Amino acid sequence: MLDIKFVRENFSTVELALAARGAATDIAGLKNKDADRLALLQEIESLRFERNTVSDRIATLKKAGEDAADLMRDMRNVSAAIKEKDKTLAALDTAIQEMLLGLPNLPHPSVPVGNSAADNVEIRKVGTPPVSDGTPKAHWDLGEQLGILDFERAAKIAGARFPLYLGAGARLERALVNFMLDVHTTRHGYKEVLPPFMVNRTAMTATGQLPKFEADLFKLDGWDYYLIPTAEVPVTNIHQGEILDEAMLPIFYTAFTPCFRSEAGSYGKDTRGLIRQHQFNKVELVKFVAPENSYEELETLTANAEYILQQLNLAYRVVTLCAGDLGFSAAKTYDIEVWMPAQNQYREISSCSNFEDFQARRGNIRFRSKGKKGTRFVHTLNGSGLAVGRTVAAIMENCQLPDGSIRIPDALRPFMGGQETIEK
RNA sequence: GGAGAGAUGGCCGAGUCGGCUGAAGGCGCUCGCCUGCUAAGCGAGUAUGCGGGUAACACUGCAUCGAGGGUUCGAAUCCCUCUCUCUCCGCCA
Repeated sequence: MLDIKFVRENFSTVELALAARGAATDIAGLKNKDADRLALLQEIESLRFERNTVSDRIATLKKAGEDAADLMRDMRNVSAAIKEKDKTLAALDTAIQEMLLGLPNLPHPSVPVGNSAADNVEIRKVGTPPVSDGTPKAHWDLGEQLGILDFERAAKIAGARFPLYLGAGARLERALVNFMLDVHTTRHGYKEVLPPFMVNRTAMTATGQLPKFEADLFKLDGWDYYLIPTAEVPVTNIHQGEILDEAMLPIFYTAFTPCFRSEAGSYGKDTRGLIRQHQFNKVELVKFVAPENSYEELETLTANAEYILQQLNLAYRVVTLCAGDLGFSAAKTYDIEVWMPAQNQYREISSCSNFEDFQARRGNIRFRSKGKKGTRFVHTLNGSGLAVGRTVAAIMENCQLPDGSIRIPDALRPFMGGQETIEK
């Protein structure tokens, strides 16, 4: 959420920044409502002042045994007026709040201009894609042949876009989860957390999924529970409504969770394989930091995610999302894209973002510095470290051998009981 | 699922018959004093949000005692609804 005060004082800056994202917004309408609200608020406050003052006098008079009937009658009218105006104020408040909740974050100045993924800027390429003599097989074909993925039976159990891992496939997924969590906790200094997989509306609103993107979420019928689309939601909300001590910052969390996405509107895209599922596993990295450091922290968070790919020996590149491709809540995002041989292209496997104070304001996550008055909003960041299903897919395609078996990356073998290949 | 109890500031904990209670008292914390170590003692300060005001302070208005609504000139205190927590019973991985 944007700071209404900032919008008020930097109207044209905000308008331009939002336009850069291609967001259609009624900033002028917001500005008018805000002005109306402030005027009305001041009116109401002076009425309240009068009532408070006179009520005190009534108390004094009554104690002295004097008559206060006139004052009481006057105040009855004042109270009625306050009540009436309060209704208008509440309506304005709601309208303004709704408008603010619907506005996306402002892109950081370093974010490239552009309208779509085509305008994203590649900033580095790491590793070399494997050279194969034949045509590399897609992971879904490999998975089927090896008997470690079974999308047909998954569809029978649930429906399209659900995975069913079997045998070494299931173990590979689990090994990756353990590997990633171990690296992030022991090498990168994150604290492991295991949060709820369902969250309420307030939590979803804090991180920005709601109110705008309800259609992307699975909701439990009859409950105020949504299945999480990413661990970002429960983990960022750990400190919702809290005032942290600056000495506690930065806070790094890593969490493994399944993620649930409706993928509404993505019909026909990635219909085969593990790339786009209603349910997938992900190890997430989340940071709460002081505003001064958040962009440095974005770099290290991204590096932390990249490290996993380096250890697995998978070729990847990092791109900076352009303003038009930025997610709703993000001020700046790096996507890490892994090389997928069968598709002959890089595919997103991690998205690392700095939200600045956008989520913190929605979730009311603040911190206090010693010696300084007042509080400030923290900056929140998160990134996948990594999407596990997509990592399995990448390993299968990049580490396939001519006979259709898969060579398990060295770093993963300790987590697979020493197993070196997955064969039929 | 059934029965009961509770929700106050960073924490603990008072709030009587509604009226200087933004909130006693204690702890913690900060600053100062004192004390030749540590400890103790003394004094002052110590919530958040939104406005006004200031060069910046100062100062000042309104709101907030789980949330929302009601009664009243006036509500932490009375009434209603909801949420959450705890205890007991039942059930259960």
